[in-house]
Amino acid sequence: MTIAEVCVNVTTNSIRQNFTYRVPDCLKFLTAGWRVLIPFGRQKIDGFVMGVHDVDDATKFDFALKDISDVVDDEPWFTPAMLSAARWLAEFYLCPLSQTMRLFMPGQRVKKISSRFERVLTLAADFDAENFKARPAQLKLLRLITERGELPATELRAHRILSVTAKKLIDAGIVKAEQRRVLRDSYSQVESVPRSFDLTDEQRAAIAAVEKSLTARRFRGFLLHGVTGSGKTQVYIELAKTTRQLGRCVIVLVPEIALTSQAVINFKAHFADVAVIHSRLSVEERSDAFYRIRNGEVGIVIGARSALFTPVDNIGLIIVDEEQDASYKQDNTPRYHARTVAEEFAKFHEATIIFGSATPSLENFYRAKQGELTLLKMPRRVLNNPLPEVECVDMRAELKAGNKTVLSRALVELLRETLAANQQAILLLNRRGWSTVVMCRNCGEVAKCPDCGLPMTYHADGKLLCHRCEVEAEPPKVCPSCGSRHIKFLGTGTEKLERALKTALPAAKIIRMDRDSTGGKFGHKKILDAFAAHEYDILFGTQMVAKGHDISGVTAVGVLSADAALSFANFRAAEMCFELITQAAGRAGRADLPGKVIVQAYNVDAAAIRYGCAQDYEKFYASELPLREAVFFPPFCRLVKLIVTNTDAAEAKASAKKIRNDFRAEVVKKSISRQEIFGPIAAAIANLRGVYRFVLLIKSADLSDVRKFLRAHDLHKRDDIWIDIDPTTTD
DNA sequence: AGCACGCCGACT
DNA sequence: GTCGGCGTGCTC
Repeated sequence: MTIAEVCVNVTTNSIRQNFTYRVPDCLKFLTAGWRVLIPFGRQKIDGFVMGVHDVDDATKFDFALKDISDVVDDEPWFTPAMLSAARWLAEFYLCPLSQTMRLFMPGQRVKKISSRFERVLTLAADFDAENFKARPAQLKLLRLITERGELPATELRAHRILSVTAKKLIDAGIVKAEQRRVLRDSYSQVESVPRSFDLTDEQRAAIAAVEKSLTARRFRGFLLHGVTGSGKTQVYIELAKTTRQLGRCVIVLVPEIALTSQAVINFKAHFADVAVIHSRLSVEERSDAFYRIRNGEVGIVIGARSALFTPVDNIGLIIVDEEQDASYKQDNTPRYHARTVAEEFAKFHEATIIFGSATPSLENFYRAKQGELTLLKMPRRVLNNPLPEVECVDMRAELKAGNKTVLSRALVELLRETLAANQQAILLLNRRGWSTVVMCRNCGEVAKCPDCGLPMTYHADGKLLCHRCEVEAEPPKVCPSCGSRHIKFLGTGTEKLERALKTALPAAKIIRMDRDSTGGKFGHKKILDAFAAHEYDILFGTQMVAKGHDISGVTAVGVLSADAALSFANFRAAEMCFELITQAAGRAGRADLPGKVIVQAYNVDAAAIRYGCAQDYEKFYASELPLREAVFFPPFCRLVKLIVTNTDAAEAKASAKKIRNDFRAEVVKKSISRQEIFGPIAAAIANLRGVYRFVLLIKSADLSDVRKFLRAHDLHKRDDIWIDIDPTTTD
């Protein structure tokens, strides 16, 4: 008798084991990796075959074996590499296997995805042009097909050819009609021409170093630290070429979906076999991309973090661009970090991984200093373009001088000069909306989201909006807590900045880009294209204006409240602040025009601001690292965040306390390596729709001790606890 | 995730 | 008496 171990596609923490099914004779061909339909309880659902083996007919099970009902596809869906990757992910992030298996599918559930076909007309091979007397309409069609080689039947109408005309020719055996599968791909229209470029010595050196590793076909990791405009993309492209020549495939990761378009343009100029994968594609598009990859038609997979989970085999190179970006961390289960996963996959495939950034994550820079990653430096821009001049403006001094607006005098002056020279400017402000806080002057009460309890933002349309839940509310006329009528609107968002700009520079054509103004799959692209075409003078908005584009007319950049990030209670605040300034500065003066940057801040003495303005990553790193060491935070430890939930606050807290005490008794006291646990404290979202949430934070020099503890107490099986390994926030 | 089982309150 | 609320537990 043949039996199969099946991972049932149901994701609750309480179902962790595989289920055993009998393989009926008609499905004898089953192997690990097939997707199947199975009876489960009273329902029939989908599952994944994890293993198949023969057992003695007399073998007894202490449950009644059921038969696998059917298969879903006509070949195994999961490759052996995908299976072991999913197993590793489930193990590492302590989540159910079904959850990590799902990552490798175009949709959450198994469903038949219809393929699209089109009718294509081609010439039949034996067409005799001399002897066939065609009528004018038929001639027109024949000429079209001859010119183009083939013609989709859907285009007949556009050429004013009737379908009977085509039918006559088909019946006469002169034209052949065939059904062909169409692969849906919204990036298929992207075309670009290769730009030849002379590589700098630094680029050449970086390429040579990585190529050695590529030809060795052994795992090795690199950190490419190149200033903005140093030509990291060219390095990636050259390395991808080498990898393809070696017959292996490449994965290119970008942190956000909005950045894929630019990457696709860059790579399509040099490679014909590119596939794009990210979560905003339709399930059909993703399926078709999987189909192409599985067929071996793809050599380069580009996309956001989900691009890791395709059937691409024989990976030789993984590129993680803008590796410091927090978007690489998935914020719902499975809470994986694409940076970590990419490196693990590279190890598995004996591949090379290259992390690229102008502002590397402290973790990876530290690892590079320790020799775990090979550090490659590109400290100069291509074509010897100078780095822009950065000026820091103290906003306290502005206020003292009587300037109460968001825009410093220096910035307004710079914008005037820029516009007068017919050049363009980018302004960056890290908050959406109009006012960021609505507060009672009398008692200090802040307007909060009824769902999650976070402060709500006032928008120009007169409504309060929760940026997390998108809940809308009317701003209070009297304070709900003390009844006072003194309601104050504090802080500045992008909408208020818009008004300030219109007042200061009434003639300027300005455009706002933030989550409120960009809708749809290509929303930001529209705005960026219009700005690149100089339809606007000033582009302003949230962080997304500073990412990954290259607009040559931009010579001025302003960062409005550069130190806002510093007030967040996040151990990465300084790093984020430094990153923001460097990234913004990177947008200025990339071509032959020199750039100028103004950074406005209150806390002008902070290291992140000072070194950010000096664009000196090494100095920033040297100042930040000892602080991290002193408080035992990454890169000196790894973090594990546990969120304990309950509808009863006291119970949630008590339950969390017990875990903390157990951890102290069993791990902190006994582990050889350093371990600490803090909490419970109320989570940043302390109460979500009636469920209270408390946070425990574990700092660990050795995660395996933590995992052992969590497993020993079955904490990973509990539905009231969320485990987040390597979290980005600690609350 | 579903779906049944089961144990308490309101009702023709 | 029973209908039905949703807490609890099981699914090879």
